[in-house]
Amino acid sequence: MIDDAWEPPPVLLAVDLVILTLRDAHLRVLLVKRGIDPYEGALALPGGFLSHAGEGIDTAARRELREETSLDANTLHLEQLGVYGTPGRDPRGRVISVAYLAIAPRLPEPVAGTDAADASWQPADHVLAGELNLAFDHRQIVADAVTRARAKLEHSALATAFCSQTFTIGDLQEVYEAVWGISLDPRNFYRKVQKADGFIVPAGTEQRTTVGRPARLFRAGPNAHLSPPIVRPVDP
Amino acid sequence: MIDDAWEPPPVLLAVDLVILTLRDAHLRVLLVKRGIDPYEGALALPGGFLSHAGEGIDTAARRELREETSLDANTLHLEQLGVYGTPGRDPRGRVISVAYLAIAPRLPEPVAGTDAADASWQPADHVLAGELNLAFDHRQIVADAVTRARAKLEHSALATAFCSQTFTIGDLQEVYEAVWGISLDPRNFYRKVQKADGFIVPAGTEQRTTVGRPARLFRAGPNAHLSPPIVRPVDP
DNA sequence: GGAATAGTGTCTTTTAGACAGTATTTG
DNA sequence: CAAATACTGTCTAAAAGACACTATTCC
Repeated sequence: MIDDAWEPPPVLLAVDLVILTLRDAHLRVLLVKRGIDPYEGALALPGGFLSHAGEGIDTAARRELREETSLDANTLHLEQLGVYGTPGRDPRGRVISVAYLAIAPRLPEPVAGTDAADASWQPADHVLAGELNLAFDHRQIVADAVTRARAKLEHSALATAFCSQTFTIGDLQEVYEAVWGISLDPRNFYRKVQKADGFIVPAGTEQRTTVGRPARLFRAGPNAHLSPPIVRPVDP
Repeated sequence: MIDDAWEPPPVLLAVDLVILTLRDAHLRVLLVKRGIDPYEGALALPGGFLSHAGEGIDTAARRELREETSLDANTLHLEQLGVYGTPGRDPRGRVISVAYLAIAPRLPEPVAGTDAADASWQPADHVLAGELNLAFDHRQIVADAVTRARAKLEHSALATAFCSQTFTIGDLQEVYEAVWGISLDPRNFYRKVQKADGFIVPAGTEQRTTVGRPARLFRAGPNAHLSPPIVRPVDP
């Protein structure tokens, strides 16, 4: 409860982006090399402070996404991941960071970045295993993002966000296999995906490919929720 | 990216709590009648501003929970729900609110509140249907909380948080039925719950009851993740 | 015994998983 | 035709759902 004389303490609000994509069959996350003081030179998630007091948080996330990746933020999947605000996480003062999870489709070869020349797609595994040292609490944020993505593949159409606008069922399977880190039976996967109502819809024509029978093309269907779900196999 | 001369704009950070419980077989949420100006007199979620600049957000949530419900915050389920920061949501200025979802077990009769005399358990349905007018964007926050709770019943042991430390399988079923708003076959539910590995463990003795055979007692098991899950039936 | 609630067994229909087999392409 | 990839069919075992039945209590 608020007392008349008392004033709440202001904080600084930052936005951090976990941008995941698939590259050579591995789940990768976009990291930038920090150019300014706290953790200068270390790898970190792209992000930044609110540009002005009237900027919406989602707007700020989209702006950062555009600035860092030069991707059209409107076509990408972007969802809020959580708030990270442990006191002391940023030496500059009380900084609260709102983390976002973004999923990018397979991208043209290089890392595109307008203001961050040294951005790179690092394997998510390496980050989780602690082989790469990240600034702040960014390793934890990436871990939470990967956990979220893995879980959402089961019950949502998130996997289509990793693909181009049209894709084959084989492409989709690659997504599941890379994100879950397992391999799946292509024949059973094929039927499972088709059975999930409104998950994918045929995109007319077929595709020219390198060798073998050309695959049908699909695009994301109307339903974001999968029923029945694509269940992740259990370990033992 | 940050320019040397530029200073990020400060914001005010608030914490809001969606405290859910079961009362007479209905999902209810704790609301307080606001005593101060923005939306004075309207129903709102319990919450408040960060008490001082060094207070952790989770700590603030626990403090508010203790202040509002006089429940031991350490025994309750409490998880972060999301950030709500649309510019203009609070007429006092740029207020960012971190919403938390708390689950309270069946409580002793009245609403306990230390500083909020007019707190009440309102049916979640009424809030979702818009029959009750809530301050700020609190209706949306409650809606997101209920959605989260409904989803988590399937794959997590969240249902046990609605029960006392020991409970019967019938109690558990009541939780699922109230939160999902459906009815389930008790016999199939019984086996499903038992089959979920580490969900519930027997709590030794049996229970004295009003009429009928006394039920076995259980307590929450070691596993927070249910496999196999308790799947929510589909509508058609 | 009757009513009420708890718990078990069993049958049927669906679904998951393994995997053989067919189809369509390139070289 | 061989190699490669896409897709289909089928068999079997497990799971979900419906529901009859048994068990234990209070009155």
